[in-house]
Amino acid sequence: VRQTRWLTAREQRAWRAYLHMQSRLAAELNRRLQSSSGLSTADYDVLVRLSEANEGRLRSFELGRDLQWEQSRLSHQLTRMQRRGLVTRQECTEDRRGAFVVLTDSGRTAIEQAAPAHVAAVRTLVLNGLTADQITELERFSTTVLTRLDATVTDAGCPLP
Amino acid sequence: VRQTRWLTAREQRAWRAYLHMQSRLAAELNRRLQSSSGLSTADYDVLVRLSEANEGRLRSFELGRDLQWEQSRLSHQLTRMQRRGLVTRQECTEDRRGAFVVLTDSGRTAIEQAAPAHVAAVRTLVLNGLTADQITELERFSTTVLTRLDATVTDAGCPLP
DNA sequence: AAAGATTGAGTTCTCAATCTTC
DNA sequence: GAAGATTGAGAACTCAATCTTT
Repeated sequence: VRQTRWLTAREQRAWRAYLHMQSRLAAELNRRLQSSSGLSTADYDVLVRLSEANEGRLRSFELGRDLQWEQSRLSHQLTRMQRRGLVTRQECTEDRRGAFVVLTDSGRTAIEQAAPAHVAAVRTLVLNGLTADQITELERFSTTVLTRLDATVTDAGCPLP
Repeated sequence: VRQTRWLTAREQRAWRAYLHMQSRLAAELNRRLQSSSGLSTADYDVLVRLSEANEGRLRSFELGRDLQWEQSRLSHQLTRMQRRGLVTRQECTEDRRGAFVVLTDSGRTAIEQAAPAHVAAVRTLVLNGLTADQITELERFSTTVLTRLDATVTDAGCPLP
């Protein structure tokens, strides 16, 4: 057990600013989406993937992989969305363990109506405040962290530099 | 109503990478904290503020302001933490509407035991992957977005550039 | 009436257990 | 046994309503 290396003042400022920003941004985007369209961020994310998929349908596990959600979270979410008529489930004949999730007409309408305001919010709150370089930097930063997540999650025994 | 300006390919890549990273990072940090110390991120955040406060106590509204949480979220959280013995509530004699939240010995022990592993995780997953410049950039980016959140939340009628 | 705080109901997320088909 | 998926219980968050003190 070695001595903890605490965060420096600069590291701490950056990390706390990030945490703070992240929670407020997520809450605000969710709040706006909810009040302008009745959808949550989770609903929106599911609908986006489905609307981009061929014939508006996807296997459950594909959706889960794309969103990187836990199986049970996805299953509960889909049950609720199905109850509201946004998606339906379809049996998969090739692999009878599995199921398709299908966008309904009502689901497609919902995402089409919600998207413009949501994109505008993302621009207003984030993108319009950044230079092109900063947008590139945001992608790089995110990718770096994702790589580290993959590395440490799949192989917990190999400490990264 | 004007035409929606959709995200460009670069903007979309950056934004989706951010969303993806953000949700996975938060989930992973929470998972590690939970399994190594039995604390959630929310517990940890509350305990950090209290442990930094004078005499380990803070008025509820101060804690809420610092964390930028909704009142009811804080109240429910404190009720649960009190039930587990991490904090207690104390009446405030100067302003009898209010209450103090006080760190218990057990709460202080919990945060002291949890902190080293949590800091290590933040380093491993994030900070160690960034250059000093990128850390500065992360702070700047976060501050920019926070400013925009404040601007649009308090004054919804004034569109930012 | 406003500020500080709590409560209850409804929704969502996580964890572990389960079920079916491969 | 593993993969795909669901279920139920418990914890956490949000919204609106409420209560007390200023």
